[in-house]
Amino acid sequence: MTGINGYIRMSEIESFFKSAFSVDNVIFGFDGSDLKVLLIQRGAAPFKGKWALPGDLVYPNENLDTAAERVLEQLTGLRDVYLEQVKAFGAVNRHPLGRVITIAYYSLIKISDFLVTPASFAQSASWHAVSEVGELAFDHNEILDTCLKSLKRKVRRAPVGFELLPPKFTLTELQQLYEAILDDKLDKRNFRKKILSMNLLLDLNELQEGVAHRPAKLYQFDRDTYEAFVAKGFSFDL
Amino acid sequence: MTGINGYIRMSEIESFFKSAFSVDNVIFGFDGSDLKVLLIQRGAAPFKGKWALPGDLVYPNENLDTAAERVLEQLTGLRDVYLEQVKAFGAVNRHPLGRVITIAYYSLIKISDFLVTPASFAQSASWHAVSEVGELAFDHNEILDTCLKSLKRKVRRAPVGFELLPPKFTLTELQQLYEAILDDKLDKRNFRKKILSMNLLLDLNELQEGVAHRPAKLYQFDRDTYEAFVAKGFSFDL
DNA sequence: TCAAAAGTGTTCTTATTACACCCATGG
DNA sequence: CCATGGGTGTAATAAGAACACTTTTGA
Repeated sequence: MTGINGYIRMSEIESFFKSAFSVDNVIFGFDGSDLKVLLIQRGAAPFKGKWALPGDLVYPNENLDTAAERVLEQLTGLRDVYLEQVKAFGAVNRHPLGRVITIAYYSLIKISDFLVTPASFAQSASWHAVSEVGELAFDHNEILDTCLKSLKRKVRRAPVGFELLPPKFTLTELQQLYEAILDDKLDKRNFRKKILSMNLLLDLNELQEGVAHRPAKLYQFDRDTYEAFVAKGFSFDL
Repeated sequence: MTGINGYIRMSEIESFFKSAFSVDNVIFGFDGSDLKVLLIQRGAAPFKGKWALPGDLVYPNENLDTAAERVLEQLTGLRDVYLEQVKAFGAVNRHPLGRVITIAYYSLIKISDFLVTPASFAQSASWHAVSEVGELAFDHNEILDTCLKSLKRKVRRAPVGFELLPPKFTLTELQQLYEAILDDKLDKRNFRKKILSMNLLLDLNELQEGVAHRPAKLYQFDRDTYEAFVAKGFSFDL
């Protein structure tokens, strides 16, 4: 066996290094009823004019996670956001200009925090309901599908849904979020019983304002308590 | 934003392409009592003499999965083996000779199928209990840990454990396999009740031979039935 | 006849499901 | 006073956990 883990013939080196790697970031948001994904409209070939996932080549001295964070920040202005690596996509012909493997990530952001930035404006970034995404550039439909499946698994086993909600939310909003992600209806009483029984929600003793019906109580995710529970062996399961 | 997804300045191209990617394969086996991993002793710098995960650079016209299969086959002679991509590792300085990101896989093989091949002999390949692996080359300890965690999750939610057992096995062997992977004791009666209630095991009406005690019944995993159940919405859970 | 592992059921506790009505508010 | 969504409990069922003795075989 040859390889950089062992040693390679000089003639092989050139072709081994004619390759590059990128990150692509599936940025999820929730608008109160639909799970959305932030797409950009490509301004250059290949796939000019097509919708695509935001992504970029990884700089030579840049870690993969850092590259994914950079893509996100350039597009949205946001930092310190929930980010999860999902999978490497490396089919030989996935990129028309050369051998480029891409590391797929997803991010969860509070959609209200997103304001159109110069970078995103220039790229016509916009939110699309995940159920209504059409044909994307490259293998980005496959990447989106994989990330969505990964999110569906994750959201039931870790309290990551809260990353998509404002700091203060109602139980109905939380339920609608789960219904949008899991693409399934949940029973209101059972959902509330279960989520409240975990003792991870702080009752803020505040009410919704400006709604034309009985206002709902506002809650906050109690991360400190969650971490204390985890340290004692608790594992989130919904 | 620049990048191959958009366009890049010529001066950037060279440095972007001074990079390579590899696959590393955590090959798991089960010897009846311990979960084992197949390691090679490095014959060349860097880390000469150290134990490492088998891996290699990905060829320019080779898919990632294909590269992982190739590494496995060169070492063990085995094909059509259970293989799962886990994560990309890409810390800037993870490889002393340049920027190399690696895509980590794990494979599950029947340890009895493994015979020392010329390639594995030349590399001093050998099995190590996962609980007794020392310091490995590169970031391979981190990769091994991540793959082991991934396997622990997977083995409870999909019938992949059978990949590590011979075609005919006893319930005690199956239980010992789960105990080795999960690093936990399981209740014999509850384990049997649960696994048999799934109706995925075919009772072969054969008994163990050559044991100095009451011989156990032999079972076989019934993949066809499993796939039929999955098509009807069943999901394995142990 | 002994050693060693195989095989087998019941009870208790906990989690999950299904389900329908009254309440508080703004317009 | 009406429309809208908020909020609440119980009973039935299913799943999980704890637990100990008898059986079969080879040596």
